[in-house]
Amino acid sequence: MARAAEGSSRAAALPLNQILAGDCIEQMNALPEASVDLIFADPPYNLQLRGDLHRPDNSLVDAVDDAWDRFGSFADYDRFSRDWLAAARRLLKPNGAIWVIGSYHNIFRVGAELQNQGFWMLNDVVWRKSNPMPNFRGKRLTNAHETLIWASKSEASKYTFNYEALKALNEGVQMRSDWVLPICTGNERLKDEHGDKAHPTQKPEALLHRVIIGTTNPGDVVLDPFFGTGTTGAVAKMLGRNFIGIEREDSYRKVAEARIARVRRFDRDVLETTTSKRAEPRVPFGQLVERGMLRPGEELYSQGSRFKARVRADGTLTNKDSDVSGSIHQVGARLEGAPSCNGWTYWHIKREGKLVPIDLLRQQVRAEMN
Amino acid sequence: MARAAEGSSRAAALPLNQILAGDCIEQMNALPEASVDLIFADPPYNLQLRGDLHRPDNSLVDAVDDAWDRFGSFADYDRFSRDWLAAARRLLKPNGAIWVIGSYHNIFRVGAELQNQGFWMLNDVVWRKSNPMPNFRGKRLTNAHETLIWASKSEASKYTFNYEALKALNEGVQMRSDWVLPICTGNERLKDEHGDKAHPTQKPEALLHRVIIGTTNPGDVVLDPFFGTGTTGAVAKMLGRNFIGIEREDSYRKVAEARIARVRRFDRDVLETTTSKRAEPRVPFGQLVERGMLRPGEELYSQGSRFKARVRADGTLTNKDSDVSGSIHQVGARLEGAPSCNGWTYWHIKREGKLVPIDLLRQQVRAEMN
DNA sequence: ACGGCGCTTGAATCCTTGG
DNA sequence: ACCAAGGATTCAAGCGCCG
Repeated sequence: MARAAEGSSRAAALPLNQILAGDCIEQMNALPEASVDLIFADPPYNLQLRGDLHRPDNSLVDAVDDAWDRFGSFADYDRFSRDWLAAARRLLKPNGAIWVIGSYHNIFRVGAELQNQGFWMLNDVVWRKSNPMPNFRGKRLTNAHETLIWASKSEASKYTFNYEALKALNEGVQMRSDWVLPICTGNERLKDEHGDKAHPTQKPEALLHRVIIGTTNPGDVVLDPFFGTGTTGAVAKMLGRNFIGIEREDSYRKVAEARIARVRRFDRDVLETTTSKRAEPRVPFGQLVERGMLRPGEELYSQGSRFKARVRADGTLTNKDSDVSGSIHQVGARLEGAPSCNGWTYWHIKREGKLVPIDLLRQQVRAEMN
Repeated sequence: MARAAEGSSRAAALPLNQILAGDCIEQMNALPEASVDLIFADPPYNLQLRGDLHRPDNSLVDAVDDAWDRFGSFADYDRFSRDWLAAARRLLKPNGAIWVIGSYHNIFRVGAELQNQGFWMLNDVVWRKSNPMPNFRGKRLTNAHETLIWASKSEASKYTFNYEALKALNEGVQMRSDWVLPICTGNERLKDEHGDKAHPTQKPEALLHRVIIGTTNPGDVVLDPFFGTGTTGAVAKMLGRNFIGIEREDSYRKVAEARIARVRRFDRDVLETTTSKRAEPRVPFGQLVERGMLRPGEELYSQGSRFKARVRADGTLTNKDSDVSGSIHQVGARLEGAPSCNGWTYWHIKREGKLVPIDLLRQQVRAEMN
């Protein structure tokens, strides 16, 4: 199949800055091999959701239950991954690279298949969402991140990596493998004619900005086989790269076309609005316990030692005289009969015979974080 | 092999709080099935390092090049993963769970195999290192995280999750899937007799603290098939859990034994963690009527007094405007047009001119029960 | 114009027990 | 095994309205 397509398409020019309609595997097989610099792929995650989920206020969560995300089994999903990855691999230039994004539902299977096909892992990157959806039933951890894999076509590939550009984006220090970015909401989130979201899983432009700045050069060809509403294309155009999109759903293509038509190419790098320095990072008290800076059972003292409390293993305090337990702030407030209390300055530890506020320990943690 | 071991070991007591010597698969197969609450595994990462790496100042990076981390191929590594995971799975109780930690070199293969064997993914967790090793060559992103997978034995497992304890550790907001913790350095890092690090990949105790507080109860059995220098055992002992370690290398076992002997278990009362409402005894609403805390005919009010209902002698409510009767939950849900409703917090009584949720009465009953 | 309050929303494998 | 019922459960942002 690939062969026949190859023969007929070798003479064909690359359909740059267009959105191709149809199945991505067929469309990729119809393009000339070794012609693309970078592939960014956001394949279906195979979420396998069961029933409905309500928020505590009884509102219904709008789940991703689209037909395109349903697979019969892991084997079906693996077959799908194998096929589209093989088609993508054929399109890549020898020094090309690929990005794939996913969640724990699918990313392990996709990652293993990447390795099986000879792609060479460069980094896995964690997109830490600053505003994820909470876990409403309190049954698991907040699913607060997604994973991206960055891999070159082969171990020998001389992949593109704009080290200095990413370092500049990161205020002068080396870009790390964890990226804190908000999810796509507000004005950036595309709406359909009814005012509903046009695509259930639209990715933020900031994410693509970082990918494209970091791993392509101006003029490069970036292909996205699961184009959706065209975030890859919009950012590629802004940044002076060429794109090729492939999308099966008419409605998504339509939205993407209009979106990209509105995009203006930037003269120079856009501002990274998301890197604004936040206030001092929040350090939960429990972290002092986890890190062994305070031991469970250790005694804390209020100013003048009027009250004492013991540290518990989960980072709460307990005062046995009054049977009060809770956070450092809660226990301080209760003991003082005050509406609130800053536990960080209220509670002290003994160090060399002196009382020292626990805020000192927090400052140590913050120093280590920088 | 497993069969024979199973037969002979069924009578054997579990070797609690010991470090078993030898191959982890053989040792696991010699233990009784369905006997372990939690497995924490830090398997070889199959790093596939080529050549030496030097820092910008020309000093040599002490790489992980131990024999135990070398595998001939992905197929070899997959076979190894399949075998130890199958042995681990057999040991888990039906409601047991497993944690596996890895990097992009191995975690995708391990994750896929977990799913293939029927483990049910609960979360993938990112350990975001506050002080990672930089990328000295500037050829990739700083590899600043590792990935953990938390999975239950099966989809049906009623896994342990101490939601409230983790929420407390995180200062009152639910714990997310990304954990910021420093790598293991300084005093915590174990040294051998020459002053060199005793193990190349020693994990921080803070990481295990969070895992064990969050997903086990005091007295549970935690098994670590790649025990190394015994971080899992040390933290399990501190926190009043039992451990079983398996380690092949004599030198690591020796360090681990000495380390764990030095650990003191925390007092029982500080190991008590914040409990959830779910764990509290169930109090039927009718009991409030039986006890005379509410009189038949008394009026209950929704928030803002939008709806009213009368208490009946059998502990049901009735709303005469809409002719709805039933439990406190059913009537609340029907009146609100909601799929469900927690009647305990929905309905209020008037006390001294104020509306007070009936949950307060339930708390009185519970207090009297103790 | 600006701040505060309330409402909405986001790739989600999201309950437990008793009959 | 299924079914019915009890009742536990959320964080950060953006936007619009109102004073």
